[in-house]
Amino acid sequence: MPAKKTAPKKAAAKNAAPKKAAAKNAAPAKKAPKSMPYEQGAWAHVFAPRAPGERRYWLIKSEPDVFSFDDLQRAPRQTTCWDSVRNSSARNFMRDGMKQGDLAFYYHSNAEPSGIVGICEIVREGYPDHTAWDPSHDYFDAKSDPDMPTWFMVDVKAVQPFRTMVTLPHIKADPALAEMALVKVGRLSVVPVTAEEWAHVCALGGVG
DNA sequence: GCCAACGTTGGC
DNA sequence: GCCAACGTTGGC
Repeated sequence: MPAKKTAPKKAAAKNAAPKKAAAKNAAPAKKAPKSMPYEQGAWAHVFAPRAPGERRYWLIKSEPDVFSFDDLQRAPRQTTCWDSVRNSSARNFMRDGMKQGDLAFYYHSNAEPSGIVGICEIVREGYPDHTAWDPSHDYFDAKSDPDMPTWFMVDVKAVQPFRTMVTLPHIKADPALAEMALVKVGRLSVVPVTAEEWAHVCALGGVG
């Protein structure tokens, strides 16, 4: 993570843009498995067509010192745009995977302890992240073309806090959660969650 | 197109 | 502060 004082609101990778694979709302490109492993591999299903009314689940990370779940709850309409994500896999999950009405765990990273602290809802589907075009922004990306945006964000709204935080040590120790993408691919700031994992973690958190 | 160097996340 | 994991860059 970036230094706390200078970081943008949300967890993000600051690395440069991927090539120009990104037609808006397009399905992931057929080739380039190396640069898009998650779409092609184990998590291809999170991009697959949905049954009517199907809801999917996600996890988004933020450093609490930068933008905590409390901050989200205090935001106007308890909503914020999830800007500044600069990692192509995380971007693809937001741009191509998340749909309005999906739910996401809110995870505090670089915290003591780190863990899941609440639930939020995707209230606006992927749209261009304007901070990439703002030269004064920490995460400005000179290569992002407004006519073919490289970076996308969604809007998330706080739904409810956990009664009990579900910590990373607990998640790692719980056999039912051993396959969570959070654990398997630690550094991604946006990852999918299965329906089974969702229900299990909610029960641990004392909600739903 | 290979691959070494480099940068970043984020746990520990 | 260290470092594992892994994406990106750029030389060739």
